[in-house]
Amino acid sequence: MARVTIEKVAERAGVSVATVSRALRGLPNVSPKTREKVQSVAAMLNYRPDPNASRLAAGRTRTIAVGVVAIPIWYTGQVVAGIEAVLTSLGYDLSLLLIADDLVRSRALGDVGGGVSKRADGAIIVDLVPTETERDLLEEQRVPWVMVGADCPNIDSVVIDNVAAASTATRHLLELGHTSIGLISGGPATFPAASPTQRRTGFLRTLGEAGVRFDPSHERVGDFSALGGYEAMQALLAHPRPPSAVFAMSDEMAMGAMRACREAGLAVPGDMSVVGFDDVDWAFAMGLTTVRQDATELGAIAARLMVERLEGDQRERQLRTVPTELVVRDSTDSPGRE
Amino acid sequence: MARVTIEKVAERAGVSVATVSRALRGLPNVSPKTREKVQSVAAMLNYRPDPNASRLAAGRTRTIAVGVVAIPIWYTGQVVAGIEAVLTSLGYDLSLLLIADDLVRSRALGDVGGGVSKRADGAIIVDLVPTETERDLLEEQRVPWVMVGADCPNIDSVVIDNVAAASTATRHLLELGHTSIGLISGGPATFPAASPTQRRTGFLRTLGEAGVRFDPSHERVGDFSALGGYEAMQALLAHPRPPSAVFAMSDEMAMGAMRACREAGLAVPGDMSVVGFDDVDWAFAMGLTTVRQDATELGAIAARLMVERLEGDQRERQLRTVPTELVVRDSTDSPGRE
DNA sequence: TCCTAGGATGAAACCGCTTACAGGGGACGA
DNA sequence: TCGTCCCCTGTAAGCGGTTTCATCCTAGGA
Repeated sequence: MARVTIEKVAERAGVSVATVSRALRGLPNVSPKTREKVQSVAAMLNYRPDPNASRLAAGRTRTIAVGVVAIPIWYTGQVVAGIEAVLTSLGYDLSLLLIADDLVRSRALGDVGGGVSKRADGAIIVDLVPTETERDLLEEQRVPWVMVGADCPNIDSVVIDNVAAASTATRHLLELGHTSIGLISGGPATFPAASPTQRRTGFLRTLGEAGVRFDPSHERVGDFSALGGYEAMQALLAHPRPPSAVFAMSDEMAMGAMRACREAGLAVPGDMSVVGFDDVDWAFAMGLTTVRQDATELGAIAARLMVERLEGDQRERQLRTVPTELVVRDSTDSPGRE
Repeated sequence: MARVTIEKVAERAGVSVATVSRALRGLPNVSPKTREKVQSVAAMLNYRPDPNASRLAAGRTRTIAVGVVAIPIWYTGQVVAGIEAVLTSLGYDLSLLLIADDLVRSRALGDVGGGVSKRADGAIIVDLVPTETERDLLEEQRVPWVMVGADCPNIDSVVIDNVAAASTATRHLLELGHTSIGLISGGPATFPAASPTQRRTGFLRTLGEAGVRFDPSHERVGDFSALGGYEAMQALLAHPRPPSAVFAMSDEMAMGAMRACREAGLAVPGDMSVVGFDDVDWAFAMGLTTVRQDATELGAIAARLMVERLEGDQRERQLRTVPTELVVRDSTDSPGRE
């Protein structure tokens, strides 16, 4: 089946290509009768404008680039799903870019935008904090950027209040009576994200406010994976005076941590309380106490923000905060209670 | 910074645009000296060809559409990651499409291909079995299609041997001495995927071969989520004569199932053995016995296959099978052994 | 009845690159 | 030294839309 071009439609409708273009895109200065005629002919011929041609001519791609650090993480998948749903419903395409190394990183931040290479009208970056240099690069390109999961100066950002969320989790442990609390953190990630730092801040600050001293050797990094959390907890258990509770910065790490406890013969929450972060789909199945964040919503908001910008929104830079919520299940209890 | 076009490069290099185009794309019939000159000028000017212009002119997009049923599932994320890695390294873009409903489905199968709307040079479909009609639609469009996770007649497919894999898992339970084995299956998914059916076949066949009778009321569907598995197991436990082991078609479901057991006061594997499927990142942390499949590899192979097709591979339709492996941990044991 | 303003339409330039096709020049054989 | 062939290069015609600008037509005002 040969391709249907705008010319064929024009011919069949008895008008010029310019009119077809206008009629089909809902532009003004087309008589209702003509528009209707054109539309019906286009429908009959099953005409679909060639996106490349319109992109070239109009200079717009109707594509949003989405850069993520790693898809297989539950949180990231949720964010992308949220973005995709909104974008698709609004007629935009989504171009996915996994940022796996510095090369890709610079490509993502430097190239993908419409300014340098016209692949996309804008870019949504998930959980990546651009360096100073990179930020300049972003500004230089004349396309909108939206950050998810990191509050980036001068750039639209949609985040959760990580400090407050971590604080809530920590307070929960304090209220249960824990005074020796470990931290399974997320760094040093290859790409410094803001959230681990902030969660750490919230954690430490809350301990400080409660007058509880934090032993720095009670912190271990776990790279956000189950295995990382597992090893981190093993290290904590090998500590001469292990904590009675831990705050893990992700549910995956919390899960690994719980495993390590079980292997060491410790009961959760009897001998060790564990709090996670995210509330992944299957957190309930572990009975994990955690901080819930609506990752899908984060993505959806980012996508909407992006489209608003593309359609001319000139407001000052936006910062949207999505609420979080402590979900208490049965991985936490008072210390020493068997 | 004004956009650098091929014309500017040509001018600066003192050659024609045609020569620039040829030189930069590594085409023959360009003298080494000229090529070098052009390349250095292009680099100096930081020239990046406008993808839309080349797409329009060349009729190729260097973009692959990827249609997935749901990203947040671990397996899907892995597959996409595998695809992305290969595509990016080969200079292709990846356009992501979540197939959430029938509307999107028809759009994905009908529109995305280059034939009807030139968005992509080809499409990789993950875990979706096209209907007869849809298959015709695919053939009609003159672009390559690759299916992942479903062996689709006449279309390149990359799969695992689900029958054999399920059979292995089942045999494992049989060898432990179980004679009453439940099944937590994955249907009726909104979109019938091949794998649940095949896993079911492998399961039933193996029981049959061992002369073990399967009680149909020992099968429950769990929609591939932890919650689904949880509820399915609850139903099984409410059975007048519950099985002593279950085979769950995904680790997420297995996890939910284990939770249900624990809540019912049953020990795993003491009172109930559980086998999962996938070997997700965190399966080890549950001590879950499961069937490992390399989802990333599935995606990578599919991407390579796609690129080969795009670059002229004319072989008959390809079917690639990725091996699976039973991973025995501690969620399975002989029945009745406390 | 004549003039004018403004909406509807068409012609054509253009977006930036690819690619036939034609031409030009140097190397090599005679 | 001349002719031939081949390699290299340039010219120009698209690719399929968008958009500017000129033109046409018609309704409303004088």
